[in-house]
Amino acid sequence: MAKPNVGKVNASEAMPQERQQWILDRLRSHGRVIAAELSAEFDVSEDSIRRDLRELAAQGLCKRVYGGALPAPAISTPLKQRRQEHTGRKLALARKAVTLVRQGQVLMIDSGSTNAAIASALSEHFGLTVVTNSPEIAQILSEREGFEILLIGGRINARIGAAIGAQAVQEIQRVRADLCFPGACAIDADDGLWGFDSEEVLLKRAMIEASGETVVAVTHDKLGATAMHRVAGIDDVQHLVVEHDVEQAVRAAFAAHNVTVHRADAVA
Amino acid sequence: MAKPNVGKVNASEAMPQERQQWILDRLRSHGRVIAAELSAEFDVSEDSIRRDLRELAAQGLCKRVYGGALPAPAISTPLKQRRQEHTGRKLALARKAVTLVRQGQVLMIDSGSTNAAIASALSEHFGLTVVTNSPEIAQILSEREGFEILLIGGRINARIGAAIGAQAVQEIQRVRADLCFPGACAIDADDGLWGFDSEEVLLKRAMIEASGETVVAVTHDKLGATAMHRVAGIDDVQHLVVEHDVEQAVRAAFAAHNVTVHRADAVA
DNA sequence: CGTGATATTGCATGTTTGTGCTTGTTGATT
DNA sequence: AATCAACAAGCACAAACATGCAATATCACG
Repeated sequence: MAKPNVGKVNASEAMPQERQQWILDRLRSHGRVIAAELSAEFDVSEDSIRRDLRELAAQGLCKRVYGGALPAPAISTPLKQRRQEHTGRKLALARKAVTLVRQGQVLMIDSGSTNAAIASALSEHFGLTVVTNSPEIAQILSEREGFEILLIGGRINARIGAAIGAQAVQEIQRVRADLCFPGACAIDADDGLWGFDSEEVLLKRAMIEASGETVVAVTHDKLGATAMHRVAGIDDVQHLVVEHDVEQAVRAAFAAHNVTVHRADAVA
Repeated sequence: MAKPNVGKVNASEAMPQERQQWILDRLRSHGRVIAAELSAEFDVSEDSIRRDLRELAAQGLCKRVYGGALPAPAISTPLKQRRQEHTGRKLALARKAVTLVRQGQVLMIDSGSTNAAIASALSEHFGLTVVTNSPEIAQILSEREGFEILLIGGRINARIGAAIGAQAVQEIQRVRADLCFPGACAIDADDGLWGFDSEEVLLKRAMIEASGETVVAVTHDKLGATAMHRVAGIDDVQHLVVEHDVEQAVRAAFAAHNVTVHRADAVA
């Protein structure tokens, strides 16, 4: 039987609780679930899916809508919640970015709000290892389960809110990662990746060099711009994740440099 | 239980204890177990498997579901609970603790909710340097101005939510601090300071050894108790900060060991 | 060597849980 | 208003389950 669901454990024979966990996970990474899709994915009737959604909704873990469900509406802890609450566009960007992640990979995640959104959207069931210099990202992931976290230490730069500098670079050079998510201050199809701070740039470069592939996820304001310090050439970037409304010409320019361009979904 | 004939561990002829260990391993590696599969694998009836799962679940080592079992859900809200407790008694404790801090000092702050409260209560105007293994504390301080932060990296322990282990210990040994705030699981006037986790204890010890003076701030439930692993003797503790309603006899016991005892103010 | 206590297992028993199906009902869309 | 998809509630069936019981094995101790 041809299995359409790639990269996932045999979802077709999962127990109800496990199924519900998967649904919650999909809710986190995709922002919504559709009953019919889940039904096909798990190979159970839509009734069972609806029962699952009903239970989850009863526990306040999701919000049922006609056709499926949405993530539970966040209500409490204004201060802390605001930090994890990312705007629609950034959230869509993150959700597209996490589709590049495969099971069991080691991820190198730089600091920055976009990357914090990506970390929040990561699936718990992939057995991921995350190497990060950002206390914020480390904290986000350590409050969830299923992540192996390696925190990069060193002097915390006040503006960036993460460890940069010699010690952090050294620690990064001691590890290997599959995928790298360097925060980008600016990226240009011809001139590559740029940063504002000289030490920050050294760290990003170390991250990229310690990783197999590099994924750059940026909001539109960083496209086609440059900054003061160069991080890497465009050849070092394999994937670019952009917002849905980025012009075709811009996407083509990156594609011409062998960068796979991924467009996020339009925001609701 | 001494079992004479334990030559080769064959799945088909395993004692219940062995079998349960096997099940736990599979749970860890596969993320789930199915009763029918285990039954076939060990060549016992599903009833026996169910009995095993029942016992394991009773010990909190797994979560039974219809058809098999899933890994035990780690206690999901230790951090969120503790974060809310920043009000009231813990806040008063923290306010008293920070009165021991002098301008320009280097502080070594361990992870833990009490220490997070202490970090929150630190003055911005003292030109302090804070060394911490806690992403949470690093983040609290990096969102404010006037702090020099040195983040201790390493593998993040999920239960503690901070870096412990060899790498963290090594990094700590490379710095010197004036004041150390080790998180305490238990403290006793005669037996000293105690922790729950062996690796955690090594880190606390390294912190204390790297610091001039040690301040232990504890809520009343940790006084006069001991835990599994010893961190340090009471001689290594110079200051103890306790809540306002701790009995005179307890305070005197610590004072007799040359520990300066500080009482927090009564909560409003 | 025998015997009773304990432990473990498989089986038979009713019970519970999950599932798909059917029947109406509600909701969204034209 | 009309139409169809999604939904809730109830039903029936099968699989998984708890419980009690008997058979067997193991071990301690007389």
